[in-house]
Amino acid sequence: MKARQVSIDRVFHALSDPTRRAIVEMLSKGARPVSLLAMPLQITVTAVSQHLQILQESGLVRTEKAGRVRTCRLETTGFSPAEKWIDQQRSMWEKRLDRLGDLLAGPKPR
Amino acid sequence: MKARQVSIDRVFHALSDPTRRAIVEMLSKGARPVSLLAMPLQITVTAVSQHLQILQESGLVRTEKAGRVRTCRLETTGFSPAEKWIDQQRSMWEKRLDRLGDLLAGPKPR
DNA sequence: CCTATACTGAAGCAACCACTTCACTATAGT
DNA sequence: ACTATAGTGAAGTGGTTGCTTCAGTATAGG
Repeated sequence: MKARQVSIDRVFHALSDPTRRAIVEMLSKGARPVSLLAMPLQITVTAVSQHLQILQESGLVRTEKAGRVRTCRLETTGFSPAEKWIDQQRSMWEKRLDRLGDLLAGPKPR
Repeated sequence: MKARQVSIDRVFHALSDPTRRAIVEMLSKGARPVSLLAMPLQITVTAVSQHLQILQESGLVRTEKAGRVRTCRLETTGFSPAEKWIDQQRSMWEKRLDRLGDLLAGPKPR
């Protein structure tokens, strides 16, 4: 039942490559076969296939082979590890800034 | 006035390394000098210094040298390029799923 | 059956990455 | 002035990345 938990490392690394982000951008508009994804990118289909493996391992993309065509679609939940980590950091620094604000507003009500 | 615009590549790449994320996690609790950041990490101070350069170039960290101590602090706005990109993708796929929902709910009111 | 299409596996390669050690500069404390 | 502390620059290294080409498998359509 549980979709194998992927590391934050993998997600951020997957998103750090412009070609892979371009693939994600295409897939956010809808599912596409590998060859259609490769077309606008100036690289071989093999390279795209390799990028897709990384995107799958990172949990951002799910694929499914029907006949000889592999259809790729976005796994929208795959972004949450990255988003959650960032949100966690923000809540940290906001807490801190709040305390700083308190100090500036009324330094110790005694 | 404008803080030099950094690429999404750099931000995601900076965050893809666990050591750099550990540094960010420490800094989200408050500003720290380099040597204090290095202490809990099992690497040399030189390596930490190199990570800090990358974090600075990515716009996630700002540093300031006073005397011989370089104080590092989080540049909280540095996360927004990454967050904005993800949000943009989400708005794309949500739009698409909305349309799909419409189709399922009432397939063409004619 | 035959050829075209869609894709994957393996091997090779230049570029990059995270890290080290060693040498160095600059400031602080005595 | 002397020594300790804080950090950076340069060079080297093993491992990884993004890409290629070539060869191969599997399905589709004539």
